[in-house]
Amino acid sequence: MKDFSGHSTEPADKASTAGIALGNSERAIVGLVELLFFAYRDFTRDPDDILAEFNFGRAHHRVLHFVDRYPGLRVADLLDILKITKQSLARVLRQLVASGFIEQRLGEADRRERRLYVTDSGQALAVRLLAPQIRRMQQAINDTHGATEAETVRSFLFAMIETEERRRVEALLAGPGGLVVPKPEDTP
Amino acid sequence: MKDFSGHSTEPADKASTAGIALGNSERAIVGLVELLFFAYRDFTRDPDDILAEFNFGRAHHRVLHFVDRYPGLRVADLLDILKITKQSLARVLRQLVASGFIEQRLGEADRRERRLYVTDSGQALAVRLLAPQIRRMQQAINDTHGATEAETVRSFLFAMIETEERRRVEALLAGPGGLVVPKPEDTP
DNA sequence: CTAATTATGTCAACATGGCTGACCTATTTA
DNA sequence: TAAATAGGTCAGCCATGTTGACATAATTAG
Repeated sequence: MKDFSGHSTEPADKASTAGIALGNSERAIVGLVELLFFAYRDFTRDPDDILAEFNFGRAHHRVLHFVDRYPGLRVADLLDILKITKQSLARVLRQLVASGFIEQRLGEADRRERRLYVTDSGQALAVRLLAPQIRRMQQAINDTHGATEAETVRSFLFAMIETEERRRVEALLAGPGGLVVPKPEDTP
Repeated sequence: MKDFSGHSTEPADKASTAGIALGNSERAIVGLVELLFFAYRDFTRDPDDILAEFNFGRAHHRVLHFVDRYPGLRVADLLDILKITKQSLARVLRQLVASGFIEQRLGEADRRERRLYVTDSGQALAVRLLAPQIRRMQQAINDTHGATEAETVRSFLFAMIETEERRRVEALLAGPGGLVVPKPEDTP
C-alpha cells in the first residue's frame, strides 16, 4: 500500500470553511456514506430498463409506486412524499393518467380532492417494477447475518450493490490507493 | 384502522405481467424499499443548499467528493464509479476545474492520463459538503442499537430520515390507511 | 351569505444533468 | 507503422427539477 495522496496523510485540517475538521471516527463513517451512494445507484438501476419500455422515467416510477401502495392518495400527499413541486408532479401524473396506469376519482367527502388509484395495468406495472427491488432488498437482508450493528449496516449496504460491482467498490473503499495508480511500479 | 383500498386486501395476484406475485414476506420488504427512498431523499438534501451557493449541483458534489477521497483518480475511474457518460462528466468536471476546485496533472507513467486532485479550496468545499452527511450517518448508526439484523437495518434507515419527517413516514408505513383518508367519518 | 382558504390544474420559461452520435488529439502498445 | 487507449469536444435531445403567475371549484370561516 502506498501513501501518495497528500490528502490521506493530512487530517483535513484545511476545512476551515465551515470550521469542520474530520477526525478519525468521522473518516470511518465516510465509507458508509459512499456505500449508500453505490447502493442507491444500483438499486435505482433495476427498474429503469422496464420503465424505458413505456418511455417512462424514475419520476413515473415513484408516483406509480406510492399510488399503488397507498390507494386513494391525494396529490397533496404525493407532493409531501416526493418533495417536488406541483408542476413537476403534474407532468408525470398527467402522462400516467393518459396512459391508463392511474385513475382519478373525486373525493366523496371533499369533492375538491382527486383521489388517486392504480388501474389493473398500473398495478401490474407497479409490481413488475417493485419485484427486482424487493429481490435485491431481500437478498441484502439475508446476506446480513451475524454482526454487530455498524457491521450489519455495512453488510446490508454492501449487499445492495450490484454483484459484479462489489469487488471494485471494495477495492475503492480499501482506502485511497485502492483504485487509483494502477501501475505503481512505473512511478519514478 | 379501515380496510378500504381493495389493493391491500388482495395479494396482488394481478401481477401477471412478469409472472410475479407479492407474497407476505415480500410485502414486508416493501417498507424497507420505501425507507431507502426516504433515507436517500433526505440524505442528499443536506448538501444541496451549500452547493447552491456556488451554482453547483449534485453532479459536482459527486465528482468533488470522489476526487477528494481518492486523489489521483483518472477520468476513466470516475466514469466507472458514477456510471455516467464521458460527456456528462466532462461538463461538470470542466466547471470544477475552471472554478479552481479541481486540478489536473499529467500522469507520470502514462502521459495520456489526466490525474485529478482537489485544490485547497476544493478540499474545503468537499469537507463542508461531507460534514452534514457524516453527521447524519453517525447519528443513524448511534440510533441503531439493540436489535436483530433486519430491525437494525430498519432502524438505521429510519434514522437517516429528516427528524421532523419521521412521524409522517412512520404513519405512512403503518400501512395503507396511515396517510390517506384523513376524514374517514365522512365516508357514507 | 359573502369572503377567504384550500385542492388542484395549467401555462410559460428556465436549469441541471442524463443521453446519443460524431469526430479529434495525444500517447502508448502491438 | 498501425491499432488501441485516455481524454476532450461539439451539437442536439430528453427527463425532471425549479419559479412565477394565474384559474377553477369546493369548502370553511366570519
